[in-house]
Amino acid sequence: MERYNFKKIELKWQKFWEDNKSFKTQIEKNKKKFYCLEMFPYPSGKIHMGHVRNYTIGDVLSRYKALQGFNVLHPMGWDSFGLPAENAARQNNLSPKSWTEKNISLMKSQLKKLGLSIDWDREISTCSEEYYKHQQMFFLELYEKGLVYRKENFVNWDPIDETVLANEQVIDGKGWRSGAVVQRKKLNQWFFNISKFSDELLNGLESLKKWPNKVKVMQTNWIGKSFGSEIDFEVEGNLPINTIKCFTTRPDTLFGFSFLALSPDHPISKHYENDVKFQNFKEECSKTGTTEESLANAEKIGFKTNLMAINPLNGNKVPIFFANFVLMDYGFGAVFGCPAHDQRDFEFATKYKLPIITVVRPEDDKDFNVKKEAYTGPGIIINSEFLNGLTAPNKSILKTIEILENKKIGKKKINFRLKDWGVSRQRYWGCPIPVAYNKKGEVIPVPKEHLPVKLPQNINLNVKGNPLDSDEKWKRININNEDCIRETDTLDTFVDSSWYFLRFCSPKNVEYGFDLDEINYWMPVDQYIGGVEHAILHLLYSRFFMRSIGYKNKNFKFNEPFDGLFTQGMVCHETYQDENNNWLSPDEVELKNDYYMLKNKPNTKVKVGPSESMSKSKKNVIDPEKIIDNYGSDAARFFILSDSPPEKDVQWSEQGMASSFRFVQKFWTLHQKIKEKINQNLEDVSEDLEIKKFTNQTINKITHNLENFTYNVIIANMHETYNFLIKHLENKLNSKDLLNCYQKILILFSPILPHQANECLEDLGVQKIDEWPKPEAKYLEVSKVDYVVQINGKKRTLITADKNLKEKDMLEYIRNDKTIYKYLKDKKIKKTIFIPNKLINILL
RNA sequence: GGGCGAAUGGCGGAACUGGUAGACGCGCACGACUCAAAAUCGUGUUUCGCAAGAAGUGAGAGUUCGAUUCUCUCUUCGCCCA
Repeated sequence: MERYNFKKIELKWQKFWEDNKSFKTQIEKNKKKFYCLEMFPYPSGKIHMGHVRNYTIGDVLSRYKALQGFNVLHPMGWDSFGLPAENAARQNNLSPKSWTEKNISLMKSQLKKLGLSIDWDREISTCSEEYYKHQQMFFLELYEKGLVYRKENFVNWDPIDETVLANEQVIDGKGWRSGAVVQRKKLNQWFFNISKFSDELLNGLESLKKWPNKVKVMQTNWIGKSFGSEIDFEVEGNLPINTIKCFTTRPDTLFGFSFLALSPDHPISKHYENDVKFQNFKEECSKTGTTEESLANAEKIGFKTNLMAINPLNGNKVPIFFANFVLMDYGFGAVFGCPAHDQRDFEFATKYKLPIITVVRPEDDKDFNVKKEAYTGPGIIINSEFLNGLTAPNKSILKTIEILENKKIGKKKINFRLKDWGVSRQRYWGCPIPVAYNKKGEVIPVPKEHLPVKLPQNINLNVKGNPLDSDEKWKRININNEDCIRETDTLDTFVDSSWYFLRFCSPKNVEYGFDLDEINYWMPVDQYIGGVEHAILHLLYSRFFMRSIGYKNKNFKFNEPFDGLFTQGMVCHETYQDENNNWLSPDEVELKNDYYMLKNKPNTKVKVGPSESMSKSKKNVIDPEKIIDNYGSDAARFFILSDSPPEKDVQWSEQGMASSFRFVQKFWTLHQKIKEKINQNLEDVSEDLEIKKFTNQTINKITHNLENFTYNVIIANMHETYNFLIKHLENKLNSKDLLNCYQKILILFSPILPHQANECLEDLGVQKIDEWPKPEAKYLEVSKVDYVVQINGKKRTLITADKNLKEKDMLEYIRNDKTIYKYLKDKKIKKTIFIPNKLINILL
């Protein structure tokens, strides 16, 4: 018998799908649609195992939905702007464009080898002029609607990459890519007014029933809605300042007020511009970075002013400081310090020897006094005159706000952590921002008919900072007979991915980014699949972008882009190091007598580290292309789904891969045997109830597991099916029943093993798979049931008996059972618990 | 420090609304084929015990006739936020 030639057969089907445009989709109004989208890849060079997992999961779902009769949109594109292209181009003396295009063509061929059911006619690439032209149009529309603005702002500045970093690109106070200590720098930046939608973005989460809860929790925290009060503090001192405005979530601790802390960038700081000591202090602060995390971890330092703030409730005067832990863009850049009940304030007060007044005590501790750390728990208000005795925090906060409002020195206030989205990037390889500035420095939008603002092609990348800024020729532009200078910043690449799912609905539309009829049919995305690392930003930005397009636009009715979300886990592999702690790739080591050894130095042991997410830096990567070449894409798909539930991390294992390959091989052998049986044409044999029951149960199981994303269990179901069939073939079989059931089984297998299932079906004379099998109720019924028999709650035996047996008959049955008899003799039955068709528990 | 989640054989993991714990796979052991090996196929495999049987889902309690599943406390790990 010939072995399964996966190379030939997989190529054959891939060619068939391509030639026949099997996955080309268009609007069919009489059919229910299903939009299945996986997060599109960055074209970094070649695909990695994470892509294989992501796209296999999506492909299984797409193929299943298509067989269920849905009109499936399953597109693919490229998130192709971004810094790596610029860096690679610099290193290899290429243009970012040609580097990117080369990568795309390689990765596309690799994805095709996976046998994905993608409509490649809809392929898009964000770095193409046809794509970013529309993005520039959106930018101008948002500008007209007042959702885009320009302001000078402090940014996280990466001194090595010479670029601005988003907060999330700063890790431990360092640039995520360069590792340089991040600085604070003031720059003119473009902002999207995402905070305008804070409440909507928060409330919208409730409607997302098919999103993982943890992602919704993360977004909720990120938006960070907090309730509190703003307070105007009167100021005494030698400066012309009357009041300072603060936001606090704990106005009820006002009697614990012992200092007021201002951001070093607070407007008041301008009075200290000539103070050398203050300037030194500010310099020191700028080293801290701007993330909340770095601020929290940094040592608290302050600069004491000679101003005093007056506590509006008791008239006490407290010193005013500038402090490094106060951010200008949260609240009003001013914090009222209550050291007894805020750990940060506590640290600050301890350092500068400020009073620590306890104003909340735990309910059960009457003599409570804050000593070593701040108390932030609930309790009773003390030492606070007219607030004493109130329950903190809920009642006391409301009461305090009421008092402040009556005195007109403060009011109720909702505050959000979510800040506006800074989209300016000082880079070449991104979408140009379509504006310019005239000689007066005014913003002049590029007229829409001049779009796209194209990136210049031959550009010198070997300059510090943004290459566009050095291109004097490109920068100059004349708009309405006025000489202008172009904006040289480009857009954050998160903008590119904030609307690409709309573009897939109308990838070729030249007039506009999408066509309304088409998005009305396809949107929202029914199932979005990708890594959890995008749980906050990409998803939040996309949700914002939908709202901003729909803002003041009655024709656009979508708020939420993604109806269902699935976040898959990572692909992991053991890590290896040699004696000098150099990382080794799995190719360089081999297993010998339970030890990993170096391949080229056979007697050198290798240090085996924990399994971690595959990464180039630790060299623990497996190249998907090699796997596909060695085992075929069906086997690769089978394995990547087999070992763990898709939402959890999966361990790559060579043995597991080999086992999946074996499955494909032995299934082919099984297929030959089945075909032989079918060709025997035994129809006079009685009806094969056993295979019909098994097949129908399997239809139920696999369908259920597809719906629940428990794809690893489907792999187990497929093994079970194989095990059943190989045993069952030993019987004399009814050919008709066998053929019928086996065809259904092949369809069940086809989302996971598309090449092999199609090949086997074709071999049986089936031209086209048309429909997902439905279980027939009559074959799911059983006449006999296994009953569990328990004595005092302990399982003692199993009894196979008629279905729907009555308790009385069951007891009769049991008394005659050998195993149970010895427990029952001489004993009196106190009570029995009988669960029909399941179990009987006898209490003695 | 806060939030969310997880913990099941040597390993990855199954177990629908509380009702047979360990499906399926890996590994391992034994056997068949072979001069031999690889490949392939078969049998077995939670632990202890020759067996009958007993114990057993991170630890401890609770609810229940019955808990991997529900409640509480704790431990460890992961992720997110700080």
